[in-house]
Amino acid sequence: MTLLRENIESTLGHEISNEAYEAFVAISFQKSFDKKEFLAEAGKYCRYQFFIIEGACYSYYVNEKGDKNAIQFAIESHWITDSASYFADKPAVSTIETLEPTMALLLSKVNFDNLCQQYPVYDKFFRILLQNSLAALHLRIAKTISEDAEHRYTEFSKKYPHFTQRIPQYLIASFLGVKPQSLSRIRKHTS
Amino acid sequence: MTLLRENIESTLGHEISNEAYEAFVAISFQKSFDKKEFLAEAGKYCRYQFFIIEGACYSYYVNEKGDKNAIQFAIESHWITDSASYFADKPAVSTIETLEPTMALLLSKVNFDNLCQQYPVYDKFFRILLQNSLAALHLRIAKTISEDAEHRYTEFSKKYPHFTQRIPQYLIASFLGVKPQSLSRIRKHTS
DNA sequence: CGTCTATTTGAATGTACTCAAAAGCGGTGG
DNA sequence: CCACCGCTTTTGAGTACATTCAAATAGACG
Repeated sequence: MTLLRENIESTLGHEISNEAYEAFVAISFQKSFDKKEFLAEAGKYCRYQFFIIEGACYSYYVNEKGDKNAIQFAIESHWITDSASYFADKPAVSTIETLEPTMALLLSKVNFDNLCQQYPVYDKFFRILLQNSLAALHLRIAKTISEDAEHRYTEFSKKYPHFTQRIPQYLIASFLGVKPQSLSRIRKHTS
Repeated sequence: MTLLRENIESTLGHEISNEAYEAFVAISFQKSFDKKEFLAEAGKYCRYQFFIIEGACYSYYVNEKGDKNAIQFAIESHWITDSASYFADKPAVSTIETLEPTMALLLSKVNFDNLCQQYPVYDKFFRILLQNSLAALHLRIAKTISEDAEHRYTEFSKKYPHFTQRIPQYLIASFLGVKPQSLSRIRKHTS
């Protein structure tokens, strides 16, 4: 499980003690999921934060019309959860579904709280994760608003080449805020 | 300054001790700004987190084309900062500008860190603020992507009637991801 | 009152959408 | 191994919504 340690240390920008690392491992556990399984479901409580060890998943919102809107993708070494549910102990607003058979590390809220209390370095770590998400979302909003679909796609595929390969095109379309037909035309036009 | 205390307690969902509250007041300070002053500027370091006591301001990103894109509005009892800069000690990516003469409470990063260390309740408080922002942005992304401009405007003005009154229409347009002309037509059509 | 900025209106254009259907791809069972 | 089925992607044609460019009003401020 060196993947987790690498993730923590590169996020923090420095190494962590073996003790702190072992404490994390001790209170989290692995679980494997089939393709198309749910890690979280809108309306239900999302009890865990997930660190993807292998595989891929995505979170989405369903609106009144029934459209699924992709919010986030997560592959190896990414964290994902429904933060509204996990942190605030309310029903989830998003659904998280695997795209492939997936192995994840699960961290419950109680264990998360204990961990942060015992090792303040994790307070910092998870705050950085939150801040990074926030900053990324700010940028994404700005670009969704101000750039056209072609620009957004070009930037997306440059920034996340591995996503472009593994994730169905209609989900990338949804993430970018266009219809699958439109993304197909954009790709034809671009290449 | 009971406004701050109300904000903290309603965010936390419970009261805080006088001691904790006084500690906050002791390490923060008030500052007044004219209309059109900057609280933060893209490229410069944003040293403070701002709690708006009176007035209004907004944050925006400027893209390569020079377009300003409104990201967030803040009036009385709202918090605002460039989180990428403030938390991660990097140059700001957004600019924060007052829309009116504004009085704000300023909290520096060092004092913030000390405060959280001494009173863990503030760790929780600021984490909740971050989580709320994150959840709101997720929803905003989903709606920007899936709803048409009229729907977005109707929802915005229902959710933030006070914003609709105090904030110039072209900034609301920018926030919603449409041009001012389009918002004008939407309003005519809606009313 | 005059100037500057914000808002509204008009007409033409364009980007992305809808509806519809065909082609491509992957997996399953005969 | 091939045929079939379901799902994804592509393509076509017509449409709708928001944009652009341009100009006229309306408001705010000194």
